[in-house]
Amino acid sequence: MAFDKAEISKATLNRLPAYLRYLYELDKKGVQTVSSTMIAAGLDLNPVQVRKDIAFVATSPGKPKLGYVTKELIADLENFLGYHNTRDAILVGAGGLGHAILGYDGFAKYGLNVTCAFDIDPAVIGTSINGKPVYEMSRLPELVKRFNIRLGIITVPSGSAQEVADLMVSAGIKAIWSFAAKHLNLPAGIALKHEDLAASLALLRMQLVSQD
Amino acid sequence: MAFDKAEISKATLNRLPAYLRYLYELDKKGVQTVSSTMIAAGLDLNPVQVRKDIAFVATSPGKPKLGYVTKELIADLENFLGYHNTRDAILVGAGGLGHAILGYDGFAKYGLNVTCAFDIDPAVIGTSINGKPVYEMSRLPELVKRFNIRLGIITVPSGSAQEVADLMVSAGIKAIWSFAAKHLNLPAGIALKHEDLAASLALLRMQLVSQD
DNA sequence: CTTTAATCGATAAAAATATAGCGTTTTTGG
DNA sequence: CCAAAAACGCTATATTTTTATCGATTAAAG
Repeated sequence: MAFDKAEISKATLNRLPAYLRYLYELDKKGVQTVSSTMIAAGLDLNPVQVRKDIAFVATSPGKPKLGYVTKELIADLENFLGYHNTRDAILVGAGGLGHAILGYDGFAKYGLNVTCAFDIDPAVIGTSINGKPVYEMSRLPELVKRFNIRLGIITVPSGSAQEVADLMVSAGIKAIWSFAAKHLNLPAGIALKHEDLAASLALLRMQLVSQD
Repeated sequence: MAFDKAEISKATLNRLPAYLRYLYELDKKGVQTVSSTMIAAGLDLNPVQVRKDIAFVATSPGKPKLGYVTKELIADLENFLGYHNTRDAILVGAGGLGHAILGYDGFAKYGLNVTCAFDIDPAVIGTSINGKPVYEMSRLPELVKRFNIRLGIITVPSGSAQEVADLMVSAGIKAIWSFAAKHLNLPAGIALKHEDLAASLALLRMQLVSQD
């Protein structure tokens, strides 16, 4: 049993966190109600688009001339995005990026709790990063099962990414967030989000070049 | 004077780096020619889409029954994405993530050279991270101008992101790659790529939840 | 040398996404 | 109390992006 009154669009889902962040700002300033027009102006978007997006998550309708009640809309968004029911996750690859993620406590706000990490480097195995223990790879299946963890973060070099992903899946992980520059081949039913920094860079450079 | 025979799509541009990575793998294995069908199968995409994307960048057409010459296609892609003409960049915010980026030499492959970093923390100012000096913020305008740098990376907390962006723009930066969880308000003509990890997470969680 | 199977390239259809127009509701201000 | 302005929500239209179709081409096999 789920929500979907009609199926939410991927593009919409990508914008919701931005709305939420903007609403936090307004709320902090004491703004009581907020209109789609205001949000659109603040985030350089089309007001109609904002309204349509909000229609998916809002429990009470907006009022003409006023807009939505800021705190209510915040609650609806947080609710919809699941920021309240925390999910545990594990991370594999305690290198530079992995280290940074483990050290960042901000994900807790988004309902993500990285419980521990795994690596093959003896130098880091057994240590703790920001209070999160680093185990050796072989213990991954055991711990994932014991704590019923469904989300895995991959921050290993691209050469080992597929191998790590396979291990995660066989251990019972259902969603993978990968920062490795490598396409992962996963069985159906496993959710994947690939953070492709090379692609981001390409996009930026393209815009830059076209200015010359 | 530019390329655009018809204007390249953003979605296409996002896929090109993935093609390139896949081609590297094939080339390493000694595969001489590669078909769009093969690429599509390897990356879980539609063959027609791959062919259309390739049509934008390939200098010589593919041959029926064979496909494209692997090395040629690699060269075309690298060329198109500008991996050869390196661009210098600066980074602001030498915290966890900033540290990770400075420590990662892989961006050189993509034609990105992070020359130095800036921060407000006296503890890191004056130090070097992976051979890249960390200066105090006040020196940013001077150095950006002196070395004619056009790309800036933001890895500061969201509270200071706008301020940093403004400083960058006034110094002459033309493209910003931001990892801060904050919408940036920039003048027209400044390219921006926002890495929204919260949005990524939201997408993943959504898929995860819908499995329950 | 002919047949065969596979691919390309171009065009057309479909799906997803964004924008626009119109009527309705509600506050604001005379 | 009433008119004007602002903003919502709905429906419809444009735009972008993806997928499908079809004939032409060509390397490889017999």
